[in-house]
Amino acid sequence: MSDADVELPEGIELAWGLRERPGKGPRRSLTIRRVVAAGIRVAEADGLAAVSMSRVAGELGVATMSLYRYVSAKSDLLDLMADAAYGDPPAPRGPDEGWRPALARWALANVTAIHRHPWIRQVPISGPPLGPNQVRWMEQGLAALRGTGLRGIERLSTIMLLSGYARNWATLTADLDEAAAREQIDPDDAGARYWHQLALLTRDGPYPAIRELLAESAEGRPDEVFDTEWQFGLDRILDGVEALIRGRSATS
Amino acid sequence: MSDADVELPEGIELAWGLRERPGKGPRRSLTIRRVVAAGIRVAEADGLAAVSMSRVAGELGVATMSLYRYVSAKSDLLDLMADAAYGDPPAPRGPDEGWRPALARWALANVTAIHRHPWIRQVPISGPPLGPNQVRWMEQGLAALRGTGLRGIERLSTIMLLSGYARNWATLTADLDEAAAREQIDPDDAGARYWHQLALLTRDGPYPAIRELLAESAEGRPDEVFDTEWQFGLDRILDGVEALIRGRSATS
DNA sequence: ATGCTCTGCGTACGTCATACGCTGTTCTGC
DNA sequence: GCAGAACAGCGTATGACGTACGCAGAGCAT
Repeated sequence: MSDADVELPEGIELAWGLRERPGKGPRRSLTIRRVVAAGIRVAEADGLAAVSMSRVAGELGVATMSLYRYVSAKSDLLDLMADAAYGDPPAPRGPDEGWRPALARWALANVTAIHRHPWIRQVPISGPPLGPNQVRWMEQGLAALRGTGLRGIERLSTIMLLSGYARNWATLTADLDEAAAREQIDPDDAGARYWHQLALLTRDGPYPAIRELLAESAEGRPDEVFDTEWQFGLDRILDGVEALIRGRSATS
Repeated sequence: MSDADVELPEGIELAWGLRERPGKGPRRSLTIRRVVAAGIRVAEADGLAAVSMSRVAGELGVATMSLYRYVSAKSDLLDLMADAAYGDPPAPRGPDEGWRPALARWALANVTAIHRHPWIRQVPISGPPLGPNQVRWMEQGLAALRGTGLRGIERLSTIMLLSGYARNWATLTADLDEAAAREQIDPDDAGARYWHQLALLTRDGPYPAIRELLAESAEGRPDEVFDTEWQFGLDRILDGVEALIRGRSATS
């Protein structure tokens, strides 16, 4: 398969600026970047549901249909918005930094990016990462694992595992926070309310393991659960990776 | 906070059958279960995008607005559909089964459930798990970790970590398969095409780690990547959990 | 019988994505 | 300079969608 056979999705070519403007017709009054920025502005202000083509067009002072000269469909716009909102990846692994703290920083940066633009989690993922910023994030993640003895595929799987975990965790906490804000209760109580709801549903019935869990966590402060949970999952993953790396260097 | 203060979302009460029918008016011609089953039938046949209120109503031979006597909004219906589609959790941990194979079975069952109903991944998650089947799955997952010395919160975090990983992986593979089917190419080539696309985009530019990865995986068979990736991530997580459990039992 | 409550549902409204085609602008080739 | 092609902006129109509202009739309590 030669390079010429490889076709890139239209949205991806747009994002990378690989579309040539033939310079034939009238000058364009907008740029893709401005359209995407307007979409992000709307999402930031009123949520992803408010991002309609007409609303974005209004933000730019153009007619709705004009946007379709820059984007082939709304889903394209959403993909471009999500990629742009991720922004710059975290700083690359420093010369004296181990792979583990570097990966921890990278994973936390994933969470921060989603929390900074909570609407990102509602953008349906359209496939494997190909956007410019997603690729840059991937590069930094892979670079953190250089020199560990891991095979290429294993390095990739590791950062996919971490970014997936970060996305899940960021989504869960953002959902809880939004539900709390919507019902005007303290964000710290949102987790506690979940425990109460779960306890109510499992009071009768075949749920011994859940009841055991609830009884146990009732002794402690359940509100601190979601603070330490991130670190717990992260440590488990990194411990597993570390075990593999150590096993590799021992046998080689 | 007493139990009376705890309010359940309407959709959750519906799913658990906690709504009392006062028996005053005319007999109902439908049940929530039948409405949900009709929605699932539509999703199974033509995808989640085809699930409109009018389409589901047509499937049942009733008018569109009749559905709103059983469901307060479309999002409620989607939540109920997703919960129902998960179905029964896997068999509980057997008496001679270790926590690790039991958890591996549980995680794989998550993947299978999503692959069996691929539209599940497009249903927006509306909060922490409270649906009847989700709670039953949680129960089985927690039960697999009994007697490991892990704290309650840690058991919960572990199964959240695993279910999140399973969902991510199932989503990624299902996306690739659907893209392949849409463009009439062999599913095995879908992964290979991604590598080519990535190589094309990173040929020039500051992507040394990605190029290193591509060069390395070009030697092997890149199509086997996605087969082994699931096992890799799963093993990393379980290794990390095992390290914690071993450390616990050593110090106690 | 009478009145109340709940069911099914017809109608209507506002919103949305986007297909189509027209008008006017700009560049290319002569 | 000029003809013609290619392209930009966008007005109009279409069909689908979620769902608010209110009405007619069914079944129960009195």
